[in-house]
Amino acid sequence: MSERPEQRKDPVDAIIEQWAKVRPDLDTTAMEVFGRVNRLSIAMADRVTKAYAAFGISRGEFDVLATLRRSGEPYTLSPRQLSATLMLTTGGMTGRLDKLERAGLLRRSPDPHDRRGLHVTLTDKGLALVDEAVGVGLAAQTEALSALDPEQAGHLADLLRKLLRSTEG
Amino acid sequence: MSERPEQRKDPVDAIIEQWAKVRPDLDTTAMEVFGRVNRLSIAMADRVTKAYAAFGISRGEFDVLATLRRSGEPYTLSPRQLSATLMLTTGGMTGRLDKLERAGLLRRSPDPHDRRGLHVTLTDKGLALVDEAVGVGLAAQTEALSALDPEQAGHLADLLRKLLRSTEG
DNA sequence: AGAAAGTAGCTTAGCGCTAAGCAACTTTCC
DNA sequence: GGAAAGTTGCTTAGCGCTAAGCTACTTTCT
Repeated sequence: MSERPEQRKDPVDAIIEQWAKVRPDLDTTAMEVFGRVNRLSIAMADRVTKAYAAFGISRGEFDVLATLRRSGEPYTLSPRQLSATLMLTTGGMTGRLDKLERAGLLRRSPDPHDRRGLHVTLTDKGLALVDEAVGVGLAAQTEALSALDPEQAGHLADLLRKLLRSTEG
Repeated sequence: MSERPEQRKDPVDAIIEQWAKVRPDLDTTAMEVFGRVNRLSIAMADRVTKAYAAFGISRGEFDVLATLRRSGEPYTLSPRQLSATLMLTTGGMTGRLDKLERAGLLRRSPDPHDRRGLHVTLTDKGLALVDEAVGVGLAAQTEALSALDPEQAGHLADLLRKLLRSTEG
């Protein structure tokens, strides 16, 4: 058994103890991991949302701009590519694009080769905004991660990768 | 430096590499953790949702039943207590209670001491359902966690607890 | 080559959540 | 002791996402 120093309890521990009282037969080990993964995901979503709100955009809208930015010059993708990358239905994408286009952060133009198709391109304003926002969002996450020292953080990332690869694959 | 065996890449690694190409100045370390936390949370929500769907309830509805179950006899709480525990607005709770009451899984009754108040109580049918569903949901999570050996899982749980305590606190 | 079936692409209707609103009790201050 | 301010408790309106629907292109079969 590796050393596992006693830590103070967290809300997940409390839930697990309650289950132990009323259903001592249950094996709640998996909750130790996935209960915390869920709560962390929610808590961080909240923080990052606030970071982007300073730029007048939502988390989902940031994701659209970031995907275009990451794709490199000329910062152009189709709505199809965007919704596939963000694991979103095309309907959800339409709404986001509407709002971002109204804000002048991106531009829709017809695809010259496919009369059905569309091009979505970052405007200069959109490029400038996403380049600044990505730094602020990362800073919020980096600050939260500083609760762990670099070695622990690296170890955590590796364990999560292993779990994720088996879960998504 | 502790040993960190090379692992095959995952989608988060791909995103990080893309950022490195177009914005090499960014420190994306925190994404290694929180990107995966997010994706794991989504992937598992999906699986667990499917597990509960077999019982005709959603994840959120299960949470209501489970909270009542965990509270022990007589399986009664107020809507207020439920929404506080589940970090939900009372509005969201109203809808869930409506549906669960229609399905005969719980019952609303007036609080005898407070004419504003309400009691929410698990029915026999609700108790039986949640007792079965909790096992199935846990099994889905346990199966996913089996990608790690018990020592790794314990270590992961500890790291997550530490991170969560600093994030939520 | 022409037509019919299939596929890809995008905008419009239902659902679930948060935010405002309304009712009942409690407390505090004079 | 009474009234006003505050608190607690719950149902009704806006927002964002997924699921159905419609249009345009493509492919395949005769």
